[in-house]
Amino acid sequence: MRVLMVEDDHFHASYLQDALSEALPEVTEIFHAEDGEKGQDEALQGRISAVVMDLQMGHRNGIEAARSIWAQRPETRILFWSNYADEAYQRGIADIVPEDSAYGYVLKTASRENLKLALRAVLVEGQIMVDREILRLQRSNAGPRNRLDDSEFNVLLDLALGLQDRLIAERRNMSLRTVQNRLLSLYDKLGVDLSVEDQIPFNKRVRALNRAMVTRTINVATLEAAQREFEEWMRGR
Amino acid sequence: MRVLMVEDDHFHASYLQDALSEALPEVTEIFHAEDGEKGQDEALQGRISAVVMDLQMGHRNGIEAARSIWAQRPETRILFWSNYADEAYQRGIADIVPEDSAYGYVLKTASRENLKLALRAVLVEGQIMVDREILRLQRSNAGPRNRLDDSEFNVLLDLALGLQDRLIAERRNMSLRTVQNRLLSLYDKLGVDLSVEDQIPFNKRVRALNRAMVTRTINVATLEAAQREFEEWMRGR
DNA sequence: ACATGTCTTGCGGGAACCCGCAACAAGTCT
DNA sequence: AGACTTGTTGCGGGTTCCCGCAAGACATGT
Repeated sequence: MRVLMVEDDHFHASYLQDALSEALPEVTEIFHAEDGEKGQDEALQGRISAVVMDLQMGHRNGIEAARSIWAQRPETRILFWSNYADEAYQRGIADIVPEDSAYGYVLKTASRENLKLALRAVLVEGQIMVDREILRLQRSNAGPRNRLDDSEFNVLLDLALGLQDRLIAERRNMSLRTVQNRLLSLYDKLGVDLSVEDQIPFNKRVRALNRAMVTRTINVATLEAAQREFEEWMRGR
Repeated sequence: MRVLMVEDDHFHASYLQDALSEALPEVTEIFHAEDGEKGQDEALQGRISAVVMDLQMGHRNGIEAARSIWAQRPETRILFWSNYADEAYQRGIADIVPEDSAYGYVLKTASRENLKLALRAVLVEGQIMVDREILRLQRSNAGPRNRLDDSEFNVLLDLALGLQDRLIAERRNMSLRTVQNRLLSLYDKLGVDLSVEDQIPFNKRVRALNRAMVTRTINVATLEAAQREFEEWMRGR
């Protein structure tokens, strides 16, 4: 069994390597790439069936690399291994994981035992495994019914890029008024108004982006990805 | 000489400990705190004269901890040791470093030799030392004359919180029109307009926040800090 | 079939925003 | 001192945004 580690932090990489060889005796070779770009090349070139992938890396982040890998070899098993439990990452992963693919998501703060367990479950057994911490955090943000559905999330991305209502409507094939309705529910779910008890008049659009970032609903990587998608859409218009 | 490491990542901490004892034989004791809160307590309680401080930590980040430490003991020498070269951090540090204090800023990607050099220069010699990489990045963003002055930066923070022009004017003691002038130059310097060649109509406010985040002029920690300051200002109004 | 709930869409108006124009103050250069 | 740059402020108007209201579309339940 050939396993690829994609991890730009040197210390984490060597720790991971130790854990890998301890937990999975069936591993015959361990490869190491230090950014997303090299990682995806290596995974597609070499006959790699299992990958452990860091999420935040300089050149190309883990989600983008994973998408490319899965696009060509959806049977690849990928364990994401990350510092943070941002909803943005969890949502990004959910967007790209193919039907029936094995994957997992573990935090770097997890215990060694936990990591080894996840390595075995995902890379060897082909299970799906998401760290409890991540699910917990995800729910705590999503209090009563605060979870954004896909349609709202898309509008949030467009808003975050700075698009105007008119353009969002065109891009998402909605009427102007519908876009504004989505924005209203966004403002509601992100808690735009209920900040300070006094009724401070906020600029709702900016405040929405602020809240989305602070609650880790989206992050900078999300913004950059959304920008690229938007530019592509603009070309074919 | 008593040195305190404030670092929540276990691997980085042990690497740092090694580098410390290699580079500084005059160190008699090394303490270790794993978040900003504990770090600042320890620095103020124990007779600590030198600190190595991580920037992004869970409970209280490095800048806040450093501010508290310097507020009581400005002679403390602090070397910041961080993953990223965000302008937001560099600016945050510049805001809090007292007159004549020794400090430094090194990236975790720096070589071991470089780290040891910085440890010696800052903690022992009391020099000021900033990683070349950080200065380089700072300039590349600041192309022709893109650097924000303090006044513009403050308005950016208020904008980022979602405040309206009127409130910003009140808070910063400017007329409404002056605030709008600041915003104009902000839009200019952040490159709000020159995105895609076509003249896409953007919502400038949101776009400004987007650009500020993507260029690492501000980050989420900045937003959270600004929010706290704003709430405090609101109370005494 | 009828009621009820959710979603979409148009209309319209008040508020906020963007920004050109111009007057004025303060500091700089020659 | 006089010319010039830079920053502040008011005014006014065009645009965008926020959102209440109400009418229609569709689904679900009784």
